[in-house]
Amino acid sequence: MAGFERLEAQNLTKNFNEALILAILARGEMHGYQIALEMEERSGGLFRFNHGTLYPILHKLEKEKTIAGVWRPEGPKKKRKLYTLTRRGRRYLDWQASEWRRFMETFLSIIEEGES
Amino acid sequence: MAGFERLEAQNLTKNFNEALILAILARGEMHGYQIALEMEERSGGLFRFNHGTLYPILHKLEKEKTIAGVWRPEGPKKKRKLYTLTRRGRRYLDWQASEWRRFMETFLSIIEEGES
DNA sequence: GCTTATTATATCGATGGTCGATATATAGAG
DNA sequence: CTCTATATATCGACCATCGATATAATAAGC
Repeated sequence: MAGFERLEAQNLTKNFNEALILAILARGEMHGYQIALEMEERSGGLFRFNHGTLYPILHKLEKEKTIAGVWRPEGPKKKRKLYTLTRRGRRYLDWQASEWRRFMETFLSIIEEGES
Repeated sequence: MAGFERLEAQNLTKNFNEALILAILARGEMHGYQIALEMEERSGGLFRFNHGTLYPILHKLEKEKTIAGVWRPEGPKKKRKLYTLTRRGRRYLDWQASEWRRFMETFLSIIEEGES
């Protein structure tokens, strides 16, 4: 699909993290900290993000316009950055879903052939 | 399960590569170059190993006794190193299969919730 | 009112594993 | 006798994640 780097063994984790973040954001606008909480809850604690991992990814996704971030004031001094999926982000997410399905089908078929 | 490091986002690629190698070896003894060819064939070209990736992994798996390697002479001067799964390797492979299934089930359920 | 925990974003150095290149050598094809 | 395929091995560059650290506002507990 146009514009997206293919899913390869070498970038599994990167694509995995990005796809999860986009899927969480697909529900509606959300700030970083909230994404991390949602992720932990929805995966039953299986997937967790260090914020040292999460924030750089958000910045990168924003930079390449896969998501859009807007600062919103929250109280007199506090502010939060709310992210939403762009149209590109939506396409990227759908593409990721199909890539992962194909990838895992092939992977599991090889693994299960070897299983005892 | 005892002795095996859990499957986490941070070590996806590593576990992915190891699981594939073990699954290929589950068919019977094989040398490194042969593993790479089998992999490409069985995945329809989707999974490929650089030998700069493959050999270090084989050495590591051998060192931790997940696989066992034996040098066998092949002609007057040539020799090849043939690997087989150990009992530990067998257990590791079965464990990997169940970990990956659980992991991907959760992952895809989150992704598909976001899909349009 | 004071202290602590929680919410919230951000950056940075260390770590670790893959990639691609390079090296070396034998066997087989033409 | 040259070229290609087979076969193993190592090394530096690269890159993304991890865990720690920093900063600050707000809510809760007492």
